[in-house]
Amino acid sequence: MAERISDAEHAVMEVLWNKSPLTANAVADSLEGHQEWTLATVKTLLSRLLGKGAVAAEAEGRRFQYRPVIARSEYVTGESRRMVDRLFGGKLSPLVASLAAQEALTTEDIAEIEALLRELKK
Amino acid sequence: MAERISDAEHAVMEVLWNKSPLTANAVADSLEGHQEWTLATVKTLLSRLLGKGAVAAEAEGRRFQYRPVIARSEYVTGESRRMVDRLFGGKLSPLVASLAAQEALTTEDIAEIEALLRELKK
DNA sequence: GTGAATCGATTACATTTGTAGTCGTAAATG
DNA sequence: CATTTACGACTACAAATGTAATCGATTCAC
Repeated sequence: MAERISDAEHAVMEVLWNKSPLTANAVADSLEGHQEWTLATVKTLLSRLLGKGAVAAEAEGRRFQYRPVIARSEYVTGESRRMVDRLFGGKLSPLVASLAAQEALTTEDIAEIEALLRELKK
Repeated sequence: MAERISDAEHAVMEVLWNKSPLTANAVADSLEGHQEWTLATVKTLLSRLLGKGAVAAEAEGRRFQYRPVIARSEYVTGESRRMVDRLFGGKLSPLVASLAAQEALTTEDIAEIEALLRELKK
């Protein structure tokens, strides 16, 4: 289980997380502007996601309505865990430090995170 | 440039970031216990990293001494940036929230991050 | 109802990745 | 010096990935 979702597949998942169920066509349409893929490509990606058990399809007449099986939060959690483990030995503070070093943190970000942490301490 | 470094290649980079320059053999030895790769595999990975410009090799007699060209901080920055962009729309606070939700944050982590943020505000 | 449009399924194919074996040569060893 | 050994270079090959075309069946529009 938990087959890895590739980058291209992930883009499709984002569409379905945003709104579902959708037909292959609707998915392709929703991708317009972000990814320039032909309908054929989108269909391939949906098939692969089906094979990986990341989406499910229910027949509606002759076509399918696709919906995500795994939750976005689940995916995101797994991926971020993986990355933090790989790059920062599982510790979050070096990540924060790294992003801070590249000035990726606005004053607002800092405030938000502080608020979050205050909540956590309760 | 900035060719993507694969997972397996990354493991080799970690060795070189830890200590360099090293011969292919020394790299393979350093991997013992973490990754069970044959020497041949390590050599392949080093070649690919050479091709990608991620490491450089200087001949020492008939063999090579490999050293990283890109800094670990640079790599880590790029990767974390990529991930935060992809998964959290570039914002760090949702990442913190996500990790917090899976209880990946110890009290100590929280304290460390708070200290970091205090520093940043100055 | 017959041709056109539309589906999912199947097939295609280059590139990247994981994992390694082989080969020609140079160096070390006896 | 002859032989074993140790290198890097080249080759191998399956799986995953990115990107798509084609095909057989069905349904929709005339």
